[in-house]
Amino acid sequence: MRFEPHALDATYAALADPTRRAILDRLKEESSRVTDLARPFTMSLNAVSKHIRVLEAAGLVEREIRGREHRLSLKAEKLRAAAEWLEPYRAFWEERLDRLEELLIQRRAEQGGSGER
Amino acid sequence: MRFEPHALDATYAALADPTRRAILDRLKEESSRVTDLARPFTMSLNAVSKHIRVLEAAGLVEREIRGREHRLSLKAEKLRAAAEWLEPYRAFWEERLDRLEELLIQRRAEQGGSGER
DNA sequence: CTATTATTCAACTGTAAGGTTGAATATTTG
DNA sequence: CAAATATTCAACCTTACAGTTGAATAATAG
Repeated sequence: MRFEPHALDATYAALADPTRRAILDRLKEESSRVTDLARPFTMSLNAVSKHIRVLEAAGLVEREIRGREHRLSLKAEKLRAAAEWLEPYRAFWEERLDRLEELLIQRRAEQGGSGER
Repeated sequence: MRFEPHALDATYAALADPTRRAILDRLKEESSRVTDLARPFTMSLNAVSKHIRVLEAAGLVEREIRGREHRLSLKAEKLRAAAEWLEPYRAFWEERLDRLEELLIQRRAEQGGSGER
């Protein structure tokens, strides 16, 4: 029995690289050509082209070829799935914040009601 | 100038593996020992131990050593950061859903008239 | 003390990831 | 058509990753 690789694998793996996150950040503002996406980076155009292919394979971007230019645009569904996977953990980190708040209230009480900062 | 690797790199990389996600899912329910975490998997205990170390290095779990047992528990702050990074994209995928709804409404309307296109 | 249990360490393997350079393929421009 | 532009393909390198097996360490139980 072999497992089909879960889509989340590819999504999170794609997000694990800062270059690719930066590309997504940019595509969130406007769809762009490969060259324009590559411009901010010090690495070669080829390297960026590879990053884009990773994003494409993960289904996070869409490519529209117009003559010699490839216009990339964001495709956010997979990001939604990634965010939804994290959702059940929210209670967990919010619980922590609640405890932190409790602690702060307790400290304020301990200060004995004189000045605050 | 060298860049410090962003914490999100480690977080998303850790989440990119189904075994590690399953471990987190379990730790979300209850903190557990290494052996118990390993039980559901077909891979060796050693392999699971390595996965746990990856999660630990990413700051997603915490280890408390009690005698020979290591008790692992979830540490969700980094997950919050991961979820927050995704947040600005929410508008994007919700916009898509809105468009989909528009399309559905439009189709329903068309069903009354004759064929288009 | 010895045996068992819980866990890691170390060494090795295969494969994929991120980067490079150089050439190839299309398309647009002069 | 020739030159410039946009992009990928191919080969290569280095490093990291997921997994294995076998031994080491440490704590508990009999």
